[in-house]
Amino acid sequence: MQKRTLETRARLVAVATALVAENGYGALRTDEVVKRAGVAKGTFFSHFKDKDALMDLLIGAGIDAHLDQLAKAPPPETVEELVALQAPLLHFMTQERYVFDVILRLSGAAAVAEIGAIATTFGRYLDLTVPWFEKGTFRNDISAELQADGMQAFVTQAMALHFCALHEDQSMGARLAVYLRAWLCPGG
Amino acid sequence: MQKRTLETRARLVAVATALVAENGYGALRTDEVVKRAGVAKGTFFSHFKDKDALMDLLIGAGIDAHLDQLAKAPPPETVEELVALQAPLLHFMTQERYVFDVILRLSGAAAVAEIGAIATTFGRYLDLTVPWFEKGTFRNDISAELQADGMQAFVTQAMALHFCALHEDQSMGARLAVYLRAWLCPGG
DNA sequence: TCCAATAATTGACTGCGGTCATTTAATTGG
DNA sequence: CCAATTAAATGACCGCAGTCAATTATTGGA
Repeated sequence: MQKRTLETRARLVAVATALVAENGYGALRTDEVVKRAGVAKGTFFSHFKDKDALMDLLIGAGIDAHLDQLAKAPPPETVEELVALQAPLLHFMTQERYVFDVILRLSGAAAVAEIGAIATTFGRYLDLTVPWFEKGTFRNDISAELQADGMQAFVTQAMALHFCALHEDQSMGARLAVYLRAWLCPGG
Repeated sequence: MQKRTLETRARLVAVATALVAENGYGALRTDEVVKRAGVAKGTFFSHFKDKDALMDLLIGAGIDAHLDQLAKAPPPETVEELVALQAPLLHFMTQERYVFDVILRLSGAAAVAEIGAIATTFGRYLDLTVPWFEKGTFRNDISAELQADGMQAFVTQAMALHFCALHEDQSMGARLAVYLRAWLCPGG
């Protein structure tokens, strides 16, 4: 791989980042990226398989930054702390309908060979939250892995309902709290 | 509304249904629909807001047919029955990656005014499954609505992981069974 | 230093969803 | 039965992602 390659790629990413900062993710156009970066259309697609691959990189980086914060914090002891701790991450992932759609689309790796940034963050989310459940603060009848896995399902559900007009009465955090209480503190 | 309108619309839907039967949902092209239906491109879009609106109709009808089956069956008494009963529906929704993506995208109504067929089926799914939990066969510490809502979250999670290469070891049904046991039979 | 061989870049082109001013057909009232 | 009005249909056109044969730059060996 040539030095030139890295430079071009870095310029594309830098330009894309700037454009996203200006107009948001959904408004990004590959034409505008290549124009500002001073390269041809084809160059973009020799660096990224498709537009989704660039989005995967940008959004994945955003999620990762939020996971860094989660990693720093002490393990939450209550459902309320669990919800509060994850609020910034949920807000980031639902900032735009387009962003949430991309995340859903790319969160599962289609093939082992093509695990992207977002799919990686979903793995990291589990690695990071499993220890929260290993101390036995919540349930003891099921594994910490399953508790974390289920939390992920409810986080996704809460975010999905956030975009649903029929469920606008409740906030995302309040909805998640209800789910997690039922999931992590059954009978209590 | 004129009779002609209904005829044209019916022809578009019939052609689209036939094309889907031939090549699947993801391969459907609006150009081919209008060509076979013998109408102009613009006619398609005066009948459907966009391609998603047609897909909403076609896929929504498919889901509805499966819900009809669920409605006929007696309320399941065990997690195994719960999983077995829903297996055909899950299989339908995951028959193609494209179909699952469309369902996720359209399952939440963006506005109360634009509740489509798929969003309606998601409401119907809840209406239909809530009674399963009202007899107290499963949990009694949380409402039947919440039990049904949670089941929906886990069904979605199980389907999403179905497309994830990292989780191919387990079948969708097996995965769902694990989730539902933990969700509906805590401590048992 | 020069010459293949390889890697990177180019931009005209394609596919496909979606738009809109214009034309054509149906409907209604006199 | 014939305007006048409203509804439906038309197709050339646009935006934007993605392709690929041709071109240009880089590199490693003789």
